[in-house]
Amino acid sequence: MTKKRISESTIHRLSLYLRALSVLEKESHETVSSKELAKREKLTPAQVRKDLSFFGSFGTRGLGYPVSDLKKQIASILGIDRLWKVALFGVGNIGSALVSYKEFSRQGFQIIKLFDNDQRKIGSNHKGIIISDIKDMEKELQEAQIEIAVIAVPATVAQYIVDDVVKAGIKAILNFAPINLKVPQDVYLRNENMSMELEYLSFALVNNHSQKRPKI
Amino acid sequence: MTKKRISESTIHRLSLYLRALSVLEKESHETVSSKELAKREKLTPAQVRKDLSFFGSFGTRGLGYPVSDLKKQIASILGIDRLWKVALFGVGNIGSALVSYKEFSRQGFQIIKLFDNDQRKIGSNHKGIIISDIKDMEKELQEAQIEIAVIAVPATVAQYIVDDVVKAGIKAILNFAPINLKVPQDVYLRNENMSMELEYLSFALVNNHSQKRPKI
DNA sequence: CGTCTCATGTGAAAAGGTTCACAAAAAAAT
DNA sequence: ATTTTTTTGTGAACCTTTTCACATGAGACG
Ligand SMILES: NC(=O)c1ccc[n+]([C@@H]2O[C@H](COP(=O)([O-])OP(=O)(O)OC[C@H]3O[C@@H](n4cnc5c(N)ncnc54)[C@H](O)[C@@H]3O)[C@@H](O)[C@H]2O)c1
Ligand SMILES: NC(=O)c1ccc[n+]([C@@H]2O[C@H](COP(=O)([O-])OP(=O)(O)OC[C@H]3O[C@@H](n4cnc5c(N)ncnc54)[C@H](O)[C@@H]3O)[C@@H](O)[C@H]2O)c1
Repeated sequence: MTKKRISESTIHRLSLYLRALSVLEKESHETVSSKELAKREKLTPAQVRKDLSFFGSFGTRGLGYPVSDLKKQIASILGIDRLWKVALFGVGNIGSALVSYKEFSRQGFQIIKLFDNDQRKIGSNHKGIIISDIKDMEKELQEAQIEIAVIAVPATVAQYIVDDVVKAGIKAILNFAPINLKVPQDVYLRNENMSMELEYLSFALVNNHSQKRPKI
Repeated sequence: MTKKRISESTIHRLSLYLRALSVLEKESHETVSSKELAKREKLTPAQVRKDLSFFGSFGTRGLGYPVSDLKKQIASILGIDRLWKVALFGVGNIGSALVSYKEFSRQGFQIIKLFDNDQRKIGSNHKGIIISDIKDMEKELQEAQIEIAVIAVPATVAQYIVDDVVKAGIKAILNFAPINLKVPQDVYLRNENMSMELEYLSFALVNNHSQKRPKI
């Protein structure tokens, strides 16, 4: 059996399905159709069914998908049926916001290490976590068994930090700095670029850009 | 002349070109080839040329693209050769971080209005801007001629705020709340979903997901 | 129990996006 | 002045993703 490559879009939509299923569960729905699920996330029913079909058969014909069970299944596919240990680099404006955000740990992403190079911040307690000196990164990352790094330092230093993070053995990085980071092939890197979305809005406004959305 | 629809990916890549061109300009490069531009943003030369060709011919054969000129052209295409007036809703963790971020205004996005419903925050000065009562939204949005709204309120109230924002005539919204907002066809909506990227990393880690060239 | 309705799962078709490959044009070299 | 080199711009080919459409299976109902 060949492991077919799953598209980035499909994976992102799994996150959306998960979100919708959480709401459906709170609303005490036992089952949900691909039609309803699609409607809740502005997608098409065919898209929902196709996405899920890559991973198995979770539904019942004539009935739909069992809400709680599908939610568990998708969580398992995404690998969030467990805890992930996350370290944050740069406890500044955006870094502080991320640490305060409880939703992440609720989803299994636990920020348990904070690093900075500002002497005024190092050693201080931030939301129950002592901020570590970036110099001790390698040792502390390994001791704490960190698996994911979040980069929230200025763009000018981001590459240096990432080089060290990679050296310390981290294989997954979420980057907020507006710079194209170089990482080895076996390190997963995702970028969060807010300017890009503002620029998209700007483009859409000045060009009357036709919206692409599923017609339902 | 038929206006061909430009893909979302192309628009996002324009942002990347712009970023690379800014660096090239700082490095005093007069011209740049599609090859070099591609390398700097982990894309292919053909992709760069194809993207630009949708908007015109900006290069010289045998020489490449003039850095400063191309930068101006792309800024104009994206509509950021001007100032955009932005209002922010919800001056909490993430909202505060966004207001403090100087890069936005450097790119032409000026956050000039802040709204909240917390009486302790209303009336106080935050980074030189007085926080307004959300109740006065409609009047204040129109007086300040706001064109873009950034939503940084809890997900539970985001839809209500957005409904009012739309009523006030805003046509572009950047949303940070993890919820699928309903807006009319003629309103541009972009979502910033950080959990999605963490979940992508989680998926990649547990599935040894083969890396494809980063699309964005 | 048979029929009816509903909704999944999935090949096939269609649409959309990316890469190829090359003619054309400009610059550089001889 | 001519040849060689470089690099753009772009149709065509290729590949990926989305949508279609329908057979199939499960529950509902008389
Ligand atoms: N603030 C935002 O809303 C926002 C939005 C988009 C992107 N970003 C990006 O996120 C990053 C952080 O932005 P910010 O606004 O939080 O900046 P900030 O200056 O508030 O925070 C940066 C933090 O990194 C620390 N730091 C600096 N150099 C360091 C080093 N060598 N090692 C360890 N720590 C170091 C600083 O001490 C500071 O605490 C930047 O790359 C920025 O472009 C921020
Ligand atoms: N903090 C993060 O790192 C982060 C990350 C991703 C997404 N988000 C999302 O961003 C949004 C804000 O998150 P946060 O962490 O900044 O929360 P927060 O509670 O710190 O801030 C929310 C702000 O909105 C204000 N508010 C609440 N109800 C309002 C109303 N009806 N009208 C106007 N203002 C109102 C509050 O007074 C507060 O100032 C949430 O939807 C959250 O899910 C946050």
